[in-house]
Amino acid sequence: MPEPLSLIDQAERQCLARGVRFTPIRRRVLEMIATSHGALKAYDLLDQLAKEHGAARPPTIYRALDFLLEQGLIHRIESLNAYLACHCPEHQHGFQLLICRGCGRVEEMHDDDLGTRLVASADRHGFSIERQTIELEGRCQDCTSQAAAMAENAQ
Amino acid sequence: MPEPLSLIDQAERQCLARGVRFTPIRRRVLEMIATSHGALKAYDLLDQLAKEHGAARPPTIYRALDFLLEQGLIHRIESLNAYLACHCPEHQHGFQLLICRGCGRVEEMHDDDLGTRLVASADRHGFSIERQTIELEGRCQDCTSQAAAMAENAQ
DNA sequence: GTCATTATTGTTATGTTATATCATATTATT
DNA sequence: AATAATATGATATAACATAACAATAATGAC
Repeated sequence: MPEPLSLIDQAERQCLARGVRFTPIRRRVLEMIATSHGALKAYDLLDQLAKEHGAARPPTIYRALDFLLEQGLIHRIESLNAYLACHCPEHQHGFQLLICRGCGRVEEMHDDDLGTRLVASADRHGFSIERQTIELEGRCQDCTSQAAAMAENAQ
Repeated sequence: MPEPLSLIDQAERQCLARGVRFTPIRRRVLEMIATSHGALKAYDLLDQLAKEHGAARPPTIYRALDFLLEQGLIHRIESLNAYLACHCPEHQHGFQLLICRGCGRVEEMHDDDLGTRLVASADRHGFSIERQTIELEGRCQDCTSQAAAMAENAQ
């Protein structure tokens, strides 16, 4: 699994370039989120971190999360109260999250045209968009095929 | 303000048609949400309801909210932990919420084509959407013009 | 290098949002 | 009226998040 490592390296370089500090706590929290398959909740992160770092308390985690969110290194999933690593933090525009109800995995989608249309559509209502939250719950390919196979066997 | 009344009547008819009970608590909670300008939070509703109905506790409100959500009479705003009346509960497809950072008002938008595109886009990722949460934060027309006027005066 | 400044982390407490569980009451069905 | 199903009352607690102030560590000015 080499990707999480490069994600951390990328985060480090980005923080250096911006003159912000990628401290051990911030790094460790990002690592935890990046190596998780699905999204992680704040208190799950806290439990994990507390094993390595006894002083960890809720503010410890929420400060790290706030930092990572500000730097665009993670996203918050509003409908789950959970956090997800961003695999393309240089990408500045909107994104869409695909949340699987079967396996709990969350994928980041980038349909740029969609964002553009959304802006145009809102504009017709006299509304100017500053932030988009688009969360799509459903079934990923694996979970859809699995459900289909189970239905077949049940016959 | 005749609209909230008709909204309640509509809700009542809909519940009757579906054989579900539009009880006094459920009705009152929907009224509160419908007559509010912006979105309301669960504990604000609880405070209001408790003034009229001393027995109201958190489960009282959350049960009413769950019922109203199931019936499609209200929407939950994930990014605000708040609730909003739906002015077209018969409308079954997806919707988009326009959340103004200036005045706090929330408007429901229906760009059906957008929902269709989203489904197609997700499909290309092998993902089938069952629920869309689309929340757009920004400025409504009034708040945009107001900000522009203030900038003008400041010169 | 020292000092002052700023940013980060530690610590305690508390605020906010939401649910579990079991008892009671109301409504619908027979 | 008895029964079953639904809704509400009541208590407790779980889950999510922040306020406030103290202590420590990193940075920049000198």
